[in-house]
Amino acid sequence: MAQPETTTADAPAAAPARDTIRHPDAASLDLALVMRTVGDPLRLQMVRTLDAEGEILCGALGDRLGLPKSTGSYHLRLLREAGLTRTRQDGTLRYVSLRRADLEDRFPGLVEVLVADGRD
Amino acid sequence: MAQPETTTADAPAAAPARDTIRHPDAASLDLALVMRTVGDPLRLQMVRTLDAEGEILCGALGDRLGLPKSTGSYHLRLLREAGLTRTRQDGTLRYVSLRRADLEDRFPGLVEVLVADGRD
DNA sequence: CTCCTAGTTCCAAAGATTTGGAACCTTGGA
DNA sequence: TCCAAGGTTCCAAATCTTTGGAACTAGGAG
Repeated sequence: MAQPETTTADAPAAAPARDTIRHPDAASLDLALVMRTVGDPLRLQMVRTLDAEGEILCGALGDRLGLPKSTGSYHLRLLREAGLTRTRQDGTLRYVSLRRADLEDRFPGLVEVLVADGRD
Repeated sequence: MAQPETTTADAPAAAPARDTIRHPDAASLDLALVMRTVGDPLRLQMVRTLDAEGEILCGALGDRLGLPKSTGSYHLRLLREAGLTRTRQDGTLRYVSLRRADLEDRFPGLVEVLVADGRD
């Protein structure tokens, strides 16, 4: 009963990918988890900012909400682990963006619901 | 700037409505709260059952999921308070149903998202 | 090599949710 | 009147989440 060696969503088989940022793949996204994750006003705001601005520097998102670094990093991790965002590393920087296409594919209409409200 | 005397969601002005079941009105529904509320697998399942079956006896919903009475009642209360369901009293019985029209009005597309997944 | 910056992880305290038994309330019948 | 059924509320234990300071890591510049 050790680690399985499937490529389910975790644990790549051959190439352990040293310090690659982990993202669940689109097919394995869980609706309840996604809902729970955006069901926090802070994170919902993050999603909306990402929708409005596109890819943005990780730190900028936390700064804009006045969060300490570690708190921003924590929420961004939850968003990433739920599959809502993608984080890309570029040198010493990290950029986040909404996984719009994957979300649309898996839960059609969801992003529009998240982002439409408040646009009145 | 006190409470306006509209039917905001709480504290009716004149008639305190003795033991009426309280429901937030459609306009005051909060997306983050709605999301947080359905972001629990049990409650998501309840919403889906309500979608599929229409109005149903409160107890039946909990029974079907094997929950003790108090636990079922608790989750049903959260769903009601978030504005997802309506509870109607009929004699000694209570029936729950999805607030489909209100939800569609306030968050168009949301119910479809909740209910579509799993239908594959 | 060393420093700076952007970010993460660690950790413990604080807070919020969830669970289920027990007591309680209400209505409709017998 | 008294009882049973359907539900709610109370409450405390268990669990999960959130917060933020501090320590740490990796790259790039000088």
